[in-house]
Amino acid sequence: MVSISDVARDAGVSASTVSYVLSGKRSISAETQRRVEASIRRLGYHPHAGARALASSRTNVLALVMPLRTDVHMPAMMRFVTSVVTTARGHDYDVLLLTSDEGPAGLRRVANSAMADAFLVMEVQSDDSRIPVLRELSRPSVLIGVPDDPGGLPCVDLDFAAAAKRCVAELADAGHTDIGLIGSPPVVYERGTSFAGRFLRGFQEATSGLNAVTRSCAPDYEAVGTCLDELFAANPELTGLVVHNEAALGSVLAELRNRGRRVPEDISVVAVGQDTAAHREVPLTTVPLPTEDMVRIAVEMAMRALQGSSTPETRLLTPQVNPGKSVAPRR
Amino acid sequence: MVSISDVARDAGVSASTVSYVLSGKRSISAETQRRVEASIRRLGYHPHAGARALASSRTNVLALVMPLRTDVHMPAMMRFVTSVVTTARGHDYDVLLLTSDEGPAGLRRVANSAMADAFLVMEVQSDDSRIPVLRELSRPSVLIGVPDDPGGLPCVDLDFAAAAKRCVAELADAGHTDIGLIGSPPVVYERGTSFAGRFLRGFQEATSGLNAVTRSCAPDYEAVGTCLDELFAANPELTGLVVHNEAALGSVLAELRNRGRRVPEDISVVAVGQDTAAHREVPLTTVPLPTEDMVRIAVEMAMRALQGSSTPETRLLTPQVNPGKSVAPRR
DNA sequence: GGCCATCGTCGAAGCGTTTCGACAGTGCGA
DNA sequence: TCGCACTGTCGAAACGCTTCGACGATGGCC
Repeated sequence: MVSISDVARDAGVSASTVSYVLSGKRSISAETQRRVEASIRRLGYHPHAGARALASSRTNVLALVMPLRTDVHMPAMMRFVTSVVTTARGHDYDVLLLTSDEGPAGLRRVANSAMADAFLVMEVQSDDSRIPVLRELSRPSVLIGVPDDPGGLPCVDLDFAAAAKRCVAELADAGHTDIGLIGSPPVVYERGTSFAGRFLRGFQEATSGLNAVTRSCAPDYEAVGTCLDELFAANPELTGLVVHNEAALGSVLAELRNRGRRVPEDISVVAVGQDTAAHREVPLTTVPLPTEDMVRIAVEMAMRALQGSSTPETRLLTPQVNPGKSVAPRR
Repeated sequence: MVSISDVARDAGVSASTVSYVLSGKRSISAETQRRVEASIRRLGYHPHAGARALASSRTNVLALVMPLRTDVHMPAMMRFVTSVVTTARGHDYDVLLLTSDEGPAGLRRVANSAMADAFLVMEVQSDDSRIPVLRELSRPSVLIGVPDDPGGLPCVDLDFAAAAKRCVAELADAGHTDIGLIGSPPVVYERGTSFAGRFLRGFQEATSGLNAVTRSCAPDYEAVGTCLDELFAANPELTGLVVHNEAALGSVLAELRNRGRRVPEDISVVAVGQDTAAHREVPLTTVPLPTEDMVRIAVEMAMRALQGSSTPETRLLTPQVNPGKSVAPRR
């Protein structure tokens, strides 16, 4: 293994000089800088992460905490994970992946053994048991999702209430007055995943002058069928549908077709989340989850917290509409 | 931060004794052991990972390398990732997540800066550009997937040729002689992802006495429809279908239904991969991808390689059939 | 009863960095 | 011309752990 002193010897300087070239924390003459950098490249030097962590108490590692439950939508999850990795790399950070099934002890272990500088927590629930643990850790953490009580921890999320309003507006603007919501699976509401509730409340507010009907819905085919039947039974005049359930979306569209309801001729649809099947017959009008933005902001928050300068804040991103062809004027 | 010398002082022993208690590399009296462990618990001591890595040149970190491409099936991917994390924890290892988009430099960086002890590589392609890099690294790596030339690197994968034969056998045993294959998307074959080719060859061998027809198929709704139409056009007598395309599976079933073909009355279906929608009308007969087993074996291979004692081998797991109700005897 | 192994513990060296204080050399203003 | 503030570099001291050799104490064996 090639060490900093190998580089120093090769470049004819001291080890500390090499260190300063690398960190830029002291001024270095252009000539020395050039020589050192040449040596580094020639020898293929990479600083020993452990030694660096020991001396500087910085690991340049971000710990990413995955959800407690596995009933979340995997593709959405995966988008977050990869996005975190690439974003972190942009800040010269690597990512350590933790699952929540080691519990509080796992967080404490990683924090106290100095394996990571900060924590990013995904799929935060309304009353998330990880929050008290995170707060007592000696390292900063950022929540992706908003709990009932952030307790001084910074949060990022889509403004789901506003997202619901955007969805409804999209339909209302096209003249629809009878609007249904296919929401998250019952289990998601039960465990109190905050975004589901926030979306629902936003939907209810936005539809106050309209004829709205809402249903929670499991992602499986059968449940989707029942759910649609119930919606249309509750309001046979339904011409607008908001789907806030990425996992069920495919089945919803298939079942609408099965029931002879064409999109958008018979029923207009707005979905929340990425439209994964890019080449549907009808491109969907969606309010996408701004994964990249959320992650970018979360990582930046973590970086700022690590520089000491940060007041924890809750940032709710303004939803955007991705226009498709699945909303038509009411006939 | 509480260090080993704090523990030592608290327990009235030397730091090295604490270290030996932790590692078990020298014998320790029961009494000392007890006292040290009590101190560790009381002080909440966690060894500093960096210091440990520096002194022992062991990080207890496994680097998990994610695919170059993002067109792989996300839920399957995610199963691997979470499985790797929990399995690694069982060996007292943590997981550092790398994407391949940093390229060879990323692998070298992590290896040379001693951030991880070994590499696990997912979604290995037939001619994977990462293989030469991995081979020249000073740390062991294990491939999940089998390239054309493993070049001395250990590999784990499902025996996809055998899996294809099991699928065909499942249908043939029920009397079906006209069998279709819905394979991976064209792009997967083009880039030479080895499992797709191996499955296809296995399918062709297994159907040598039968009337077989095969189609590659993109996962979107439209492509699935066309694909089905082509299959039935090629052989109107088709009564058996093998689906080796997790992403398309949902659409395939929906489109069969749309076309009035009932499963299994009109057409028997065997799928490769997890049946994610647990409560389908008809539980599917599947040959699941043994994610857990593959990961377990891969991690064990890595552990063995780290202990120095290992001859690289390619392990192909024998496929199992998960019986459902989607295969019926031919009428 | 003396000798040799073995057991349990300790002190010290070393792992590869960062960072702090020191210190020559340079250039500037007074 | 002297003094001072920089600039660029260096040496040494940490950082917290593992591991090696050493060493007193025990116990078994002849």
